[in-house]
Amino acid sequence: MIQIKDFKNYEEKVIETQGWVTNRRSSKGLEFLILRDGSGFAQCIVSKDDVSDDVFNVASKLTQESSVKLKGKVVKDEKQIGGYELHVSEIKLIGTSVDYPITNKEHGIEFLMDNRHLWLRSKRQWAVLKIRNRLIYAINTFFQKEGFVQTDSPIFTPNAAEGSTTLFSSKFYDDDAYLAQTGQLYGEAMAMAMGKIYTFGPTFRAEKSKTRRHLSEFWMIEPEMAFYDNDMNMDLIEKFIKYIVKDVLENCETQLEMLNRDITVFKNIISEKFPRLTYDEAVEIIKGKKKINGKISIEVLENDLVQIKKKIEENKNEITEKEKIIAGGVKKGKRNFLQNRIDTLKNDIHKLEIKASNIPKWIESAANFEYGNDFGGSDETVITRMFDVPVMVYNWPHQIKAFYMKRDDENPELAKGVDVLAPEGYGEIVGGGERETDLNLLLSKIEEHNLPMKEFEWYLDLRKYGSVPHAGFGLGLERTVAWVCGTQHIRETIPFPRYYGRLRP
RNA sequence: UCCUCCUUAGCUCAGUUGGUUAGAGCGUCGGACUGUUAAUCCGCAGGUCCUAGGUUCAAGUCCUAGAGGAGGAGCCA
Repeated sequence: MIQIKDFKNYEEKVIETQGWVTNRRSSKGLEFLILRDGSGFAQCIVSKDDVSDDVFNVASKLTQESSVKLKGKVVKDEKQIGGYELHVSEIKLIGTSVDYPITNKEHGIEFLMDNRHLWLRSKRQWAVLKIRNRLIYAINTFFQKEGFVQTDSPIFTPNAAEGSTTLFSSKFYDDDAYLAQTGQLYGEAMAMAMGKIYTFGPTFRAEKSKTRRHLSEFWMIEPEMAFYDNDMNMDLIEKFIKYIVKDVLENCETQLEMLNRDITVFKNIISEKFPRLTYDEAVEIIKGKKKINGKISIEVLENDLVQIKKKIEENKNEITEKEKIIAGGVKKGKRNFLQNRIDTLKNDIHKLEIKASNIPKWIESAANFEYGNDFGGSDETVITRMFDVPVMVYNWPHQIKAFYMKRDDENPELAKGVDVLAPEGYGEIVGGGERETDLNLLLSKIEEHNLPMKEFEWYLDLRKYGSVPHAGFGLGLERTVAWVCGTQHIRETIPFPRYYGRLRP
């Protein structure tokens, strides 16, 4: 049995393959079946001249998502997505499929999410999940090559590691327990045992967030390195991100093409050095006081707004023009074509209008940004708009960072944390930093954050018995997949997303 | 938790100032066509206009409440 991805090795050979029919087109003596088998997609042609009447009848009755076993000859055809098609000689129906709900027309997001278990079969989702898989592979390969030990942290935890965010509560026999929001503290313990470690597991945040960047359940990679300071940490982050992006570019060309991802944006990421901004510098950029490549952030946004408004006008004009043509009376095929174009334009206008209405708010919030605050989504967008590679922001006011973040020796108001902001508004993909080693400072921080001291006794032991400088970070897998794939929403990047309002399927 | 918008056929959506029998495309089903790429063309079927209440001679359309959804803010990876 040959998989579609291996067709290239069987040119002009007769082979057997099996899969699902995602679409069927027909003309008088020809049936075009699009077969998928998880390894790829391929067009299979059944010609009346080549097969018995029985086989042709089976082919002409095949419905979307019926499963079949096919025998046929592999033929090269440049027009096809995989470069090859199958000239079928025999068909065996394995399983029928009646009234498959997801058609080849556009669907709304709610309907698709309700049918997520079937939506996963479609091309776009296949491409995204393949890239997710490759990213996971690249992440593991990178850390293994760098000599890291993979050691996982527990999911049931007795306390909040970072205090502020909301946790999912649970029961652990008779004890109250929470689902982990990070494995960070356990990671530190494991780094003291193994040197350099990384965890890779699910994390849970009960934030009632309804944005394209949030999930309630997501996967995080958290490396932790003994004897690392924050500069070494940032070097590692940059090397790491470059490695995984390069790996996906080299191995997922077909998938990126299917997603219409503009891969030129990734070329810089591999070659260019990521800008490293202190929090102070980032604030100056947000407030429009610091020029980047001779440009002021607020002016760039104002210019964006002008461009967007211009684009909206252009789209509106095109719609009016096309509607006139339709009203004038045209053939059905032409009308459908024009109508589709109008629908696309209307959709674009809708998205552009949302953006246009957001930009003035961003400008206002950027201009009024108060030093000492954490960045909001809009502030991140303002910063990343100025660069075409991920941006690192470090040396944050210590008040807005977690209790375990190390204070800067030269300026105790600052904590040695680092956030990495992805380009194109995909937000913070990495958060990390150097960890506090001063036991007394940790004790006062834990009190300050109103955290239960009893639950942190084991953690404080790490500072009592051979404490060393150490650092680490966390990478959000889904945000990274979303950025690499260029998906509109993070919920497409995980097979069965869990977010506020979505528990099934 | 707050703000804005949405809910009409299996799906995606039109539906004018409140006015006759509720509209299209896609999908399904039937038919035509021997190279289609969301194929195309012809035809049939398909409706609790989200729910409850109200205003009115008359409500898909207006008002009130509720439910569900989308986007954004906050919070964060």
